[in-house]
Amino acid sequence: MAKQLKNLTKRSESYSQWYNDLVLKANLAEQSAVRGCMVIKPYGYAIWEKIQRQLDDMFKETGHVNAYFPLLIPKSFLSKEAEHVEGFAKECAVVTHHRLMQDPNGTGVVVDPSAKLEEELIIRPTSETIIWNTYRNWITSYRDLPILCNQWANVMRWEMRTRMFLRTAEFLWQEGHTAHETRQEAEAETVRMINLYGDFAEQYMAMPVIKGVKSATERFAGALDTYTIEAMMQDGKALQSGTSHFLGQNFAKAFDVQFSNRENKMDYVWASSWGVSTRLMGALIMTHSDDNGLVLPPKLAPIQVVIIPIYKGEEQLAKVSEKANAIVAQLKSMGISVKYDDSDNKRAGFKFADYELKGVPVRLVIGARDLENGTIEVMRRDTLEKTNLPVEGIEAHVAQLLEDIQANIFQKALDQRAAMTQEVDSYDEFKEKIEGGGFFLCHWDGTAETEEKIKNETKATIRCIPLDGDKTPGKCMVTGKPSAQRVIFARAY
RNA sequence: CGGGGUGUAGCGCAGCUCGGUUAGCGCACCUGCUUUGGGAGCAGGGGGUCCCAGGUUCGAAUCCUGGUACCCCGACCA
Repeated sequence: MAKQLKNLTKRSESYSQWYNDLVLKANLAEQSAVRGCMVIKPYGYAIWEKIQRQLDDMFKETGHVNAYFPLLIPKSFLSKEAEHVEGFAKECAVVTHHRLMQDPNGTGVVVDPSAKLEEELIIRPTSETIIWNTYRNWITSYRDLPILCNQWANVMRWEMRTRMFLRTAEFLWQEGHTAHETRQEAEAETVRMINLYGDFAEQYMAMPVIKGVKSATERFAGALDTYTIEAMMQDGKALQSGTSHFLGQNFAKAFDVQFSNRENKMDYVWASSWGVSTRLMGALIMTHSDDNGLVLPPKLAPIQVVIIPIYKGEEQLAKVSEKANAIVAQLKSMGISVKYDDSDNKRAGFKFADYELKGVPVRLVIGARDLENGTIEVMRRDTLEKTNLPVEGIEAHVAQLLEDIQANIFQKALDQRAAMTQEVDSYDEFKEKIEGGGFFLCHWDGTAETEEKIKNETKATIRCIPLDGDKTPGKCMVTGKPSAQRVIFARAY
């Protein structure tokens, strides 16, 4: 049947072509009619839903609640915070009219000039402004604080160049916006959330990340500090996978959000905001997958186990199905999501390849031969190893295997990152080695000028100043000036 | 917005240099038979304003002019 699926571009040929190919052929997403926008297909969305649900649970556990704010933001809101508008103005879609009319000179419709809006509306690139404009009405006393709100939404940033999941003009995300009584509390929230993202990335996505602080240049527009989790893709490039911002009192001041504090004095509210997006899907794909397709961590796989029957004729199928359905029932009762694919319009070999392409962690194959021998074939997606095991007690083995796969792909990614991470003290050596990709731990004098020079000369940026790890001071690899600690340089997506 | 490239069936492409039967191939799709432990085989079938507009010509997918769309490489970015 679909022989063309076999021709997935190899990772070694072109990493980005492999990625693109994989997204299309694994049925995750496709380009839409609107330039830079993406259609997320059902299988891709099922993975996003797993991510969403898990994160949402973690937000709820840490005391957050969901709410929803409007898609459209009055233009004037955006300009209230000077740095914020500067950061986003270049990439905003603007709504200028509210009505269409029949084209007087021909067929079709045109914008009705008489329906011009008094004030243009911006399609949200992020929601700080409209949310802080709303929070003003919600907060009068310290008793109203903290506010720990999150929203699941879409946002739009009119990017020049896009790549599916990694950078699209419209993307899905969650954005948390919190309001606090004190600076300490807001900062603690900012750190708490970057840690939550880090835990999610490592425990559920099986993707090791480095937590750190962004340099001033890379900071979110309007923030005092931006915390990030940085992951390394298989080609050695960095991917910023989640951010948490300490906003200080900037937005409270811009939107005049004051409250009576415990001493009955007026004070501005302290803020944080944090978000992860469908970019996590790109991260997931790029971290684990191989030349046979997607490799999904069991904790996020929409289908954890697939069972494929091998049979000749209806009679054999009935016997095989009886056994298979018993295993399905048992696995389901253990909370494992399992699909029994007895569709007869696809051949077994096609199914094998197709479920590998889709990243299903464990495949069970059962046929007439197995019924005779009391065996079943088990294949794990991460290593592609096949074993024949007694069908008796297979469920417990599968449950254990899912855990092993989750642990194994994390370890594999961790080893890969370690192999591509090095300390470099000479700028010449850096310039040479950056070509091969990877993370570079280097000393930096802390100035934007040096950062800029390195970026211009090597395309590498400071991914973050790591929170954990070596804090030994040294000398900047470019200028020789003092440096408090090593920072991570890399080329990034 | 700079530099390069491509528009021919649902997808991927050949044909164009040097104009000439009814525009072709692979995959996908439909029908039938045989198959089914790693992406099936055979036979038959359906599907095209050759990106758009204009020009040259007896004749244009092919040559000329203009437009347009998309892709890649930069600048921008979660």
